[in-house]
Amino acid sequence: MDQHVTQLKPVLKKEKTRLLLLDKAAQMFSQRGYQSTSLKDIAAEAGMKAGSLYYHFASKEALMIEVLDKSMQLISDTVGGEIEKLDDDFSFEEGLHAYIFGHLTAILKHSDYTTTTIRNNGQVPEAVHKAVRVKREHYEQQWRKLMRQGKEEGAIRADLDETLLRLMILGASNWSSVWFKSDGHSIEDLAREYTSVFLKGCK
Amino acid sequence: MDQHVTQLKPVLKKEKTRLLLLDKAAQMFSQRGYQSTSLKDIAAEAGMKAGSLYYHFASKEALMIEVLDKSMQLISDTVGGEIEKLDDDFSFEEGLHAYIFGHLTAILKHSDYTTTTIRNNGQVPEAVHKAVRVKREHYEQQWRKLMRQGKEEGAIRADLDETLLRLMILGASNWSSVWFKSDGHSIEDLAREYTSVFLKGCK
DNA sequence: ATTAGAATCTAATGATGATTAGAAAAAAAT
DNA sequence: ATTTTTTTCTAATCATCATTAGATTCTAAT
Repeated sequence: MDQHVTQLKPVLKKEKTRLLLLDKAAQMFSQRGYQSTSLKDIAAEAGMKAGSLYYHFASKEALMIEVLDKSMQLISDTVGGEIEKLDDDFSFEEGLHAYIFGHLTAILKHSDYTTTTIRNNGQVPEAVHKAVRVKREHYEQQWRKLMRQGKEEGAIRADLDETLLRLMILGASNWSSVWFKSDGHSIEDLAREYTSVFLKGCK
Repeated sequence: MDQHVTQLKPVLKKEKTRLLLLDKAAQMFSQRGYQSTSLKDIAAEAGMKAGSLYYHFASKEALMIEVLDKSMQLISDTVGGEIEKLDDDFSFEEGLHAYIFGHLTAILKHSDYTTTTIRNNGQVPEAVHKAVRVKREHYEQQWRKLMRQGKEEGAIRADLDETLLRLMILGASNWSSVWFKSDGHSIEDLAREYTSVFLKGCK
């Protein structure tokens, strides 16, 4: 009823541990996978005991769902942010670069979260999949739109399957989370090279 | 000492169950991941009890090692087979198509094995990784050679990082195991499109 | 200081799972 | 038919783990 002023600080504190737990969970899920990660491990990383997790999350499954959900949100937001920087009437070339740069940025900057998404595709309870599907499909839809634009502009040749092209680009991008080391290429470099290869090939 | 004639049949029978177990293990590892798959599950699929597995394999880890080893062998052999079909002095273009076609064929035809490799990157005991590294590195070396050829022929432009290109191609190819349905594109189609995009871009 | 609520801990429960030793059954050899 | 060898099963061990209930500590407001 009257939780206006009173709850300001406590809520903040609670939210902080939630976030910490979420981060640690993402980190461990991405490194070892869903099943190999125990709640004890996650709790320990956050400086607490396994049982205490249940004050913040209803179950291991619920924890995973939040990690995956946040992961999709991060990717979606990052790409969205790049698109907004463009003119309203951006070309396919510009759009493609923005999408690739945004996707790579999200994948590589928040790799704990995003790698969790990529790695744990099959090893997660059905309920988890279901819970994340909407966001995933929405993001896919954005990419489809970009491909349609490319086709209409003639930037993608007519006989090239745009679904295939999209999956190639996403595959190449996602794979970067497997090998990327922050001491090598910059994300900007990566995005530029990827975009140019997909636009013009390796020649 | 004298096991010439006598062991012919028994060895064959034993080998058969070993292979069956290996297949079932690959299937389940690829679908649910290493940790989520119990020996009980694998044994049940092969019509036996968990304990009996130990007559054929020393441990769950050993089983996984064999699956991953076979997976790398399959990919390596399939690509090797495609290369042998070419003239000795094949061009980069021809080589690239053969590599991509071979890789995709292996990935998609033996997806139980190969998906296991791709999916379980992080979630497997260190010992397993170590055991498979040699074969993996050897295969990578083949790809590196092809890229070098491309550079020398001038088929890959000088300012394009050949490591990056290789990783893009492998990423795009590996990702196909996530979405490929045998009722859509043929593997031949896929390989042709992939090759053409990497050579000439989407335009 | 006292107290209500928030946050964490302890200790138990019930499952599941890899692994093993020895019994049993199946197949092959004598 | 009997013995050997191969293969599978049974039953137990030991470990780990998600989850829970109740006790405990911590925090912040009175």
